[in-house]
Amino acid sequence: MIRELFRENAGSIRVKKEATAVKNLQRIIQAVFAISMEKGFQAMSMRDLCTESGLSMGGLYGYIQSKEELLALIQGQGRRILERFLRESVTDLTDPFDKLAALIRAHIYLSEVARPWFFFSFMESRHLGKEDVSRALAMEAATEKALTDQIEEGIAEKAFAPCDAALIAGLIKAMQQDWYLKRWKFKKRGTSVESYADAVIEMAFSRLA
Amino acid sequence: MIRELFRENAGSIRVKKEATAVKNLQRIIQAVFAISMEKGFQAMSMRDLCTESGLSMGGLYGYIQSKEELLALIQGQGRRILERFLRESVTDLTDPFDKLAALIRAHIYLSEVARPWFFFSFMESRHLGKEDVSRALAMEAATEKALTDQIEEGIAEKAFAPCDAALIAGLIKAMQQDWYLKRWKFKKRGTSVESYADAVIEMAFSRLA
DNA sequence: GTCTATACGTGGATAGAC
DNA sequence: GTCTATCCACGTATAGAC
Repeated sequence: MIRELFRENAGSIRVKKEATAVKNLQRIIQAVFAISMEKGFQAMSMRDLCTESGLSMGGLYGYIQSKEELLALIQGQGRRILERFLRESVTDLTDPFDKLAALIRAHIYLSEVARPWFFFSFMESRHLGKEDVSRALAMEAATEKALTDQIEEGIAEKAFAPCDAALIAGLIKAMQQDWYLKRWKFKKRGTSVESYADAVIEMAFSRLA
Repeated sequence: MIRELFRENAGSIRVKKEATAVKNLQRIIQAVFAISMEKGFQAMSMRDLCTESGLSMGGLYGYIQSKEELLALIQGQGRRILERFLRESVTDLTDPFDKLAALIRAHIYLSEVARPWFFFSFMESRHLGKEDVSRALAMEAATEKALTDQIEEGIAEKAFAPCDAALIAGLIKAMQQDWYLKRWKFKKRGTSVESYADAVIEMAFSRLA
C-alpha cells in the first residue's frame, strides 16, 4: 500500500532506495495520523512530526516538498483505498436486502481497518487545495451513490417500499460515518464493529421493508 | 445571548461599556465562525481575525486574553445554548412517539438555527484544554441520554419494540448531526430542514414500531 | 541518505500614543 | 476604547557537512 504511494510519487521523493523510502514513508504517515488525531494537522508542526517519526528536518524533507503536499499525499492514498473498495464491492448476491447489507457492512468494516485515514480525511479534507477538495467530495458522493443505486434497484424490484432513495442513503451514510467519528464512545461501551454494522443494517431494513 | 456572554466573562474583558462590548464581541465571534468554517480555527491567525472583524490587534485583545481563551469562550456560549435547550425541551406530550419525534425535531431545528456553533464545536472541540474537552463530551452524552431515556420510556410502556436503546439513540444522533455537518450537500439538493427531520423521525419510528 | 545549523517569514501578544 | 508599532518565539524550508 505504502509501496504504491512511493511509486506514484517517486518523482517528488528525493530518496530513491525503495526499501528505505517505504519504511520511512510508513513512519511519517503513521506519525501524521497520531499527531493529527490529537491536535489536528494544522496545529502539527514539522518539528513535532520529526520527533514523532524519528527523522530529522532535513531527512523529512527528502520525502515531501511541503507540509501542504503531505496533506495531498495522504489524501491521495486514501482515495486509492476507497476507489479499490468501490470497484471490489460488487458482489454476486442477488437478493436486494442481502446486497444492501453487504454494501453497508463492507463500508463499516473498511472504515474500521483504515480508521486513521477515514478520521483524518473527514477532519482535514476541507483544508486541501480547491482541486483536491473537489476530488474528496467526489469520492464522498460516489460512496453515497452506491447506496442510492442499491436502494433504487430494490425499489424497482418491489423488494423495498418506495421512498426517496437519496435521502435514505444519506441517512445510512451518516450512521456509517459515526463508527469512525466516535470511536471513543463505542470503545467505552464495548460495542463491536459487527454489532454496530448489524444495528445500522437493521435500522435501514426496517425503513425499507 | 452575546450579552450573557459579556456578563459572564466581564472579568476578563477590558472594555466595560456594555453596548460597545456586545457589538464587538458579536463581530468577533461571527468572524471566527466565518474563518474557521473555511480554514479551521488553528489556521486562523489573529491578524486574519482582525481583518475580518474590523478590529485592530490592540482592540481585539481588549476582549480576549489569548487565542486559546477565545476558543473556550465560544465553546462556553454554545454549551449554554445546549443546556437551555435540554432544560426547555421537556414537553407536555404523552404519546411516546410524539415525545420522541419532538425531541428529534427540536435538536435538528436548534442545530439549524445555531449551525455555525454546532459545526465549529464539532470540528474544534478536540483542540480545547483537557477540562473543556470533558465538558464538551458531557454535553454530547447528555443530548444522547435524552434520546436514550425517551426510547426506554417507550419500551417500558410497550409502545416501542424492545431493543438496545443506547445503540439506537446513537444512530439517531448520528443522523441528526449530519444535518449540520453536511449542509452543502443538503443545500445543493434542496432538502429542507423540515423534510430532513421528518426523514430521521420516520427512520427511527420504523425501527422502534 | 541523513544530519545539524540556519535563514527567513509569520505567529501571538503587548506597550504606549491618541 | 482603539490604533500603530514592535517584540520575540516559533513556523516552514533549505544549505551544506558527513
